Amino acid sequence: MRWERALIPTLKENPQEAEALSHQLMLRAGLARKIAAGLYAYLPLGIKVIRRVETIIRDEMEKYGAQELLMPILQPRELWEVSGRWNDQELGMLKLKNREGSEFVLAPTHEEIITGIVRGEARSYKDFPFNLYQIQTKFRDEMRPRFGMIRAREFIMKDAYSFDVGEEMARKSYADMRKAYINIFRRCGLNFRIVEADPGAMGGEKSEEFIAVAENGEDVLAACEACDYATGADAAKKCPDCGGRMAKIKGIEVGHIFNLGRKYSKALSAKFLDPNGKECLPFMGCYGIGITRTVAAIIEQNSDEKGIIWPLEVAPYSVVVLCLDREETTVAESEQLYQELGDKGIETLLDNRDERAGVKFNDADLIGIPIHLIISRKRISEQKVEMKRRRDQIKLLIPRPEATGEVIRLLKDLKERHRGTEAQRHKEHK
RNA sequence: CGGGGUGUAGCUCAGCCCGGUUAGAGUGCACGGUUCGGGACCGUGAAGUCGGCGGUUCAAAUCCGCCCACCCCGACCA
Repeated sequence: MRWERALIPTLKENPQEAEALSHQLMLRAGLARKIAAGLYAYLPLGIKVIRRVETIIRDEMEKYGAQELLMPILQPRELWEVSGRWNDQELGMLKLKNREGSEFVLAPTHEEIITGIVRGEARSYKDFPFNLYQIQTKFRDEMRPRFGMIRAREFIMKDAYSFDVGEEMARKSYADMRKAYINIFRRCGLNFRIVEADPGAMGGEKSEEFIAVAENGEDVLAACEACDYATGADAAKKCPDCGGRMAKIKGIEVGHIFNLGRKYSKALSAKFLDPNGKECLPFMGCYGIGITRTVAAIIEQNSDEKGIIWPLEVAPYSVVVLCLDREETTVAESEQLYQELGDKGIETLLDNRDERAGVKFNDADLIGIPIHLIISRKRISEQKVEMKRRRDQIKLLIPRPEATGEVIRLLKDLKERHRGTEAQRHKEHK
C-alpha cells in the first residue's frame, strides 16, 4: 500500500477521551475511532491487525479440527426462553422488537443458537465429535464501557463450541482447546497466565481464563514469580507448585474456556442416538477469545515512548519503505524496492507522502511496523539502503542489491527470535 | 445506576470566577515562498450552532435552571 492513498490518520497529541495506554495508541496510530461510548469503527490499519489475529486463531483452531461457521447476530427470544437465560442480567443483553412485535436480542453469546443447530442436524453418535467456531461481532450492553477496546459494548469475538458423546472425550476437547489457546496467545506475542475461574453465567463444570498481564487490566490475580501458576486474587502466599513467591498482578481477560457438561444440550434437548438406539445428551464445551481486546492487550504489552511495537505476526505491515526525499532516483528506488518486496509476498507500506523526513520517521515508529527501510539521496549515492528494527531502533546499512534478501533474513530472524522468547518464557515457567 | 469531572475550530487547550469590540492560541488543513535525515520557517487563507433548550439582563461562551454527550472512580462485567 502506498501511504499517499491510504487512510492512516495519525495524531500528534493524545485525544482527551483516552487514558489507558492502548486506547491512546490505537487512536494516535489511526487504528480506530470512537463512534459512541464503547462503540468503535476500525480503520484500515486497525482491521488489518484484527485480521492478523484472526488468521492466527483460524490456523490454530483448524489444527485441532475445529470448523468455521457463521451465525446470526440477531437471535429470537424463544430460544433464550428455552435455555432459561432470557432474563439473565449478567450478559447485558440488548433486546429489541421488530415491527411485528417479535422480540430479539443482539447476540451476547451463541450457546442457544449453536445448540439449536446441532439439535436439528446431529442425530447419531456417528455425527460426533465436532467443534464449531465463528468469528463475529458480539454485543453486550455494558453499564460502563472503559479503556477503549478493553471493555467495549460491541466487540469482535471468536467463539467455539465442542460437542462430544462422552465425558472423557469432552475433557480431551477441552484440553485441545487449551493447547490451541496457548499457541494463539504466544503467536500474538502476549505474556499471559491461565487461571481457574468461576463459570458464572455460562454455567458448567470447569473454566479457565487466559489473562494477558497488563497494568490497565481489570482482573487482579496472584501469580507465581517462579513458575506459570496463577490464581484468583485472594489466594495463597506461596506457590503450591514450586514454593515460589506469589505476586499480585493485573491483567486483561483475553480468553475463557468452559467445560459445560450437558447443561445446554439438556436445556435445549439436543439429543442423539447411541449404538444401542438409546437417547443421549452430548457433552459441550465453549471457548471464547475477545479479539479486539486481544489487540488492545498486545498494544499494552508492546510499546515505547514513540508508539506501538507490533510483534511481527500481528503487524499490519511487515515493512515500511520510507522514501525520504522527492528526488527522482530516490522515488524510483523506493518504488522498485516496494515492488521487489511485494513480489516476495511481504506486506509492505510505501511512505511516498510529500512530508519531511522527521514526520515519516515518527509516523513509522508510531504505527509500529517491525522493519523500516530508509531510502534517501544520501544512501543512494553510496549504493546503500538503511534497515531499521522498530523494537530496538538499531539501524544497519546494507548494499542496495542485497536489500530484499536482508529483509527476508531479518523477518526470519524476528520469527525465530519470537519462538525463542516463547520457548524461554515457557521454560522459565516450568 | 451512585460519586466526581469535562464539553469553545479536525485535534490539544486558553477565555468563564469578576457579563460588554469582529471569540483566541498551538497544531492540523489549503495556497505561495524558503527549506529538506527525527513532527521546519515565513506569509496568506478557510475553518466555530462556544454541547442543547429555556431563563435573568440593555447585553450571555461567561450568571441561573433543565437536558444531552463523553471521561474517571464505584456497583456490574463472557
